[in-house]
Amino acid sequence: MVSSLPPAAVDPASEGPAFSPLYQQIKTLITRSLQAGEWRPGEMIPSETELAARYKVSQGTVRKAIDALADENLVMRRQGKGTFVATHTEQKIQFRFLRLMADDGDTGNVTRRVIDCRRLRAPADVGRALELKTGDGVVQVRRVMLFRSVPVVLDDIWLPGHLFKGLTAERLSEYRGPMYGLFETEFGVRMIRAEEQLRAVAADPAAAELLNVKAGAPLLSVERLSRTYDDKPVELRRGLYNTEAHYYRNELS
Amino acid sequence: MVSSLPPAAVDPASEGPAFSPLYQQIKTLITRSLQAGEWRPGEMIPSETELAARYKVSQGTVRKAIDALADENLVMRRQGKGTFVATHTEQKIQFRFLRLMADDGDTGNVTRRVIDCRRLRAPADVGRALELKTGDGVVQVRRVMLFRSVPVVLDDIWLPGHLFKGLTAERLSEYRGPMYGLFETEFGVRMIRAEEQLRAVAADPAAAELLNVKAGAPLLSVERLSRTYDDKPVELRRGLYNTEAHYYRNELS
DNA sequence: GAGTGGTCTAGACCACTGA
DNA sequence: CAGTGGTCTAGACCACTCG
Repeated sequence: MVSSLPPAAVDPASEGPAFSPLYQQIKTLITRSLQAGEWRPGEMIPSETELAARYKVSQGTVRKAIDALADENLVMRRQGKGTFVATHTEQKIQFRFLRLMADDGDTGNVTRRVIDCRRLRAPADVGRALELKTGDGVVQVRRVMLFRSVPVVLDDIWLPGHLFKGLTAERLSEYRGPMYGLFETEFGVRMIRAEEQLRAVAADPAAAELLNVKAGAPLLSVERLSRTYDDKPVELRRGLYNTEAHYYRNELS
Repeated sequence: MVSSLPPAAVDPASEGPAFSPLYQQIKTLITRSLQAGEWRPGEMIPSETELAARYKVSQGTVRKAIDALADENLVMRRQGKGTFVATHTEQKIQFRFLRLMADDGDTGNVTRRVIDCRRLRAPADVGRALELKTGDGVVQVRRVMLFRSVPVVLDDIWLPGHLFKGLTAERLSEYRGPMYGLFETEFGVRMIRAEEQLRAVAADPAAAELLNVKAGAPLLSVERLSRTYDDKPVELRRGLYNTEAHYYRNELS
């Protein structure tokens, strides 16, 4: 009756994975290389056969690992060409993080205007969200996004100071394109995923003036916490969206 | 120089798939069976080996088809048990369509109160969204959702009349659990995916009274168009969310 | 122990890209 | 044309569930 049970030496009721498939381990290794910058954003990573040889596994196992990375938008596959490190400087990746659409469907020119950029000690709630130690410095940016020259979004952004040493209002203003592109190329910080909390709020006087609405007008508040590869938070953002002629689009499936 | 080109008999510059992998075709066949009700929600579908035999393909090809269906939440895989048709009557599937969270994380009791349920000709905008012919009938439902007995969501719902013949306020009130569960078990209509448009709006007097807020208070407006298997729209819903103590949660990746 | 989904392999071939 | 990712197969074995 009593059979030998060598693999179950630990408490079987305890939590824990106790088994990690090979392709998961390969995925972790590739993610580490991405994080370490072995391949830069936009660059091609080694072919599946190369990686299979490097890790001493079959091509199919590497394939499954890369499939998972592609699902998470860490890399992009292009048949016939190769697999490429995802980059925020690509046009087609824009609406992954900015879900605002114009009522008429027009995706006309987007411009950004920096209102303020300063360094300060992290306020308590910001420090908590960014998992900083009390007293750590942050960079605070306030900026407006304009669609066809009309202000629609007012963003307050907090960034860990130690990751964004040379960031100034000038650097931000000079840069054309999405802010995450600047973060990626200039500071090596890549936003991978984020959680957003949406609410309807009344415009305070300052926001009302910047967005050209009446004080008390309803605005969509979007609080976003962005994370990088290892799930460490690297940005807290509070946006106020004027949704009179735009809407936040979401797909449920 | 001139080689034979039998497979490219059509204009090569024209759009079109011109190639559909086997697993895609299998996926389509399985989806048809789901739509036809060959397996009911919650039931187990045939095993991978059975389906492979039925369709005369390898088990790996069936596997890839089912993987895609699982990604789209049409079926749920459970190792050691089988693959099951997704159902809205499961507790863990709730927050896929209701993204509202309480600030304190409490997911306490949710109750629903039907305010009104009537049949009428589809208003122009509703008919257009639901892709109905002018003059077609719709069922309109107005209801409130309460979290811990506090009204938080006011929903106006429009449904194609011909799909919901016996639907009355009584049927709605009697049913415990999410409305989509009732639609699925009583009317055979299954919501598969949806698009939502979010805005901040000011509460009108009627909504303000039902949600127990002041007129003009900011509310989150959520307009949802739900679709079934063949992407045909089957529900239009306009929700007003009081986000004073709740927020709409979204994940970006 | 039988049945299910999950992993891993090795190999063949197809579709796409670009030189 | 060579090189890439994409598909398909067949078979072996593993992990999980349940009677």
